[in-house]
Amino acid sequence: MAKRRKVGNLMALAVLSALVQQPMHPYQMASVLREHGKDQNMKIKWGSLYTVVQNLEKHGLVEAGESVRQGGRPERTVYRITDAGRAELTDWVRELLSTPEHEQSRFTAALSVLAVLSPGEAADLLAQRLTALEKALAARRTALAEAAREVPRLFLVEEEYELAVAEAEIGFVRGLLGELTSGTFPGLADWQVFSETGVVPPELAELMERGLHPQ
Amino acid sequence: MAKRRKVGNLMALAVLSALVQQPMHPYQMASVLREHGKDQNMKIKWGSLYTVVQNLEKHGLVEAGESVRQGGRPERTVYRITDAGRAELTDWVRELLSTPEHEQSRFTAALSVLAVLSPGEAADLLAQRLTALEKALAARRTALAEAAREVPRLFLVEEEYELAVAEAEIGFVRGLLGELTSGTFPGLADWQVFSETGVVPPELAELMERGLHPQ
DNA sequence: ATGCGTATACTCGCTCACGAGTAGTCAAGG
DNA sequence: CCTTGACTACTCGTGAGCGAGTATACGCAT
Repeated sequence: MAKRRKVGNLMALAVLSALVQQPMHPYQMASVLREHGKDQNMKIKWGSLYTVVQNLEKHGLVEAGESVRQGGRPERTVYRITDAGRAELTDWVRELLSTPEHEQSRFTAALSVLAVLSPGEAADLLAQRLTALEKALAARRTALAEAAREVPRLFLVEEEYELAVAEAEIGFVRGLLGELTSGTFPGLADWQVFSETGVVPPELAELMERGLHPQ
Repeated sequence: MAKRRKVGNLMALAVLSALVQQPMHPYQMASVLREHGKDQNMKIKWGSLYTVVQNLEKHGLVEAGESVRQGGRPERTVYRITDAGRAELTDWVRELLSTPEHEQSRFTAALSVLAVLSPGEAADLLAQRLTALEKALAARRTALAEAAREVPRLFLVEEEYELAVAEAEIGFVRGLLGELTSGTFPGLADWQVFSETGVVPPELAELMERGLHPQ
């Protein structure tokens, strides 16, 4: 049911999880998250960080402790998590973990308008993607193996998950690309004709009239 | 390098691709998209739709034609795509297709704070997710098979992709769940102790001091 | 005729995310 | 001892995104 969270931004989750370990000021949260490699997946957005912390405070999920001034630096407010914050954190994780939700990826969007390109060009671009994906996967795999020598698995599962998904994407792209280059993709000829001449094959034209209606 | 698009919202891509077929007014775009099953993946947000169309117009990617009034209904402005719009569409698809980009999923976020739960509870929740995922996958598979009897593959690749990714997620969750329930997950005992008593095992405590720093 | 539900076709105003800017501090180099 | 560049620590304005509301029209039953 995905109940509306008081603070919906996923960065709030990261902030809460950082504050569970120890009280901190916002800038330190950023460093801690960065050290955990969270910035790999989720670029740290400064604007959001401070807004999120404020919102968390407004809803009583964190509270400001003493504000320390060290050196001539601007005063830093140290925040700590409240009981309500801890409750929100666990409840939120429970929800995120148990109930899958539909997320729209940019690649999905691209595939859904694939027909605007010619099959040849589509194949070229997919080939580019494939090599990029493979390179990235290899790099992340070695980085993970590296990290695994120090850090327990528990803190690396999210990366394992992402790698699993990345592998699936590679498999899909490779498959599709194979069909395109070998010519076994069904309807490839029609697609080719359409992209060259703009002529829609008759059985398709009929479909478009009444709207192609999956499901 | 993922150049900034004039109109960055992915809904703009859908709008452009709809207008390539024929000129329409915004509400009709929504119906067309819905008929294409685009709303399955991407809920139609009314607020965005009209803003996006306006922005597209502002940047010369679409242009308003005559505004038709039929019956006593509010006047509908019919938009058509411009040459610049067509160029933007293909260029955008090219980019989306060729260059993978890191997207942060909610499940990844959840996994990255998995440690706040006890292993037992994590296993329960993952089991819930697993059944939900399997049910959804089965439904989507039959829906796809159904659609495939009418609609050419070309217009279903995005759904195939999503199913492939969904399968990978299921595989991952099943694997992780298996390790948790069978007790073969490395460090499970430490995790259990920590979740019950809050005591961090010594070799881990040391890590947290200097920051666990993957890569 | 009249009421009611549903489809059409938007509009408005709030919230939230974020990038780019700012301003002080420190360390090192010339 | 002065400059330069990197780091610390935030602030603020902009603008995108969206949900909820609105208003009219049509069809169908009563």
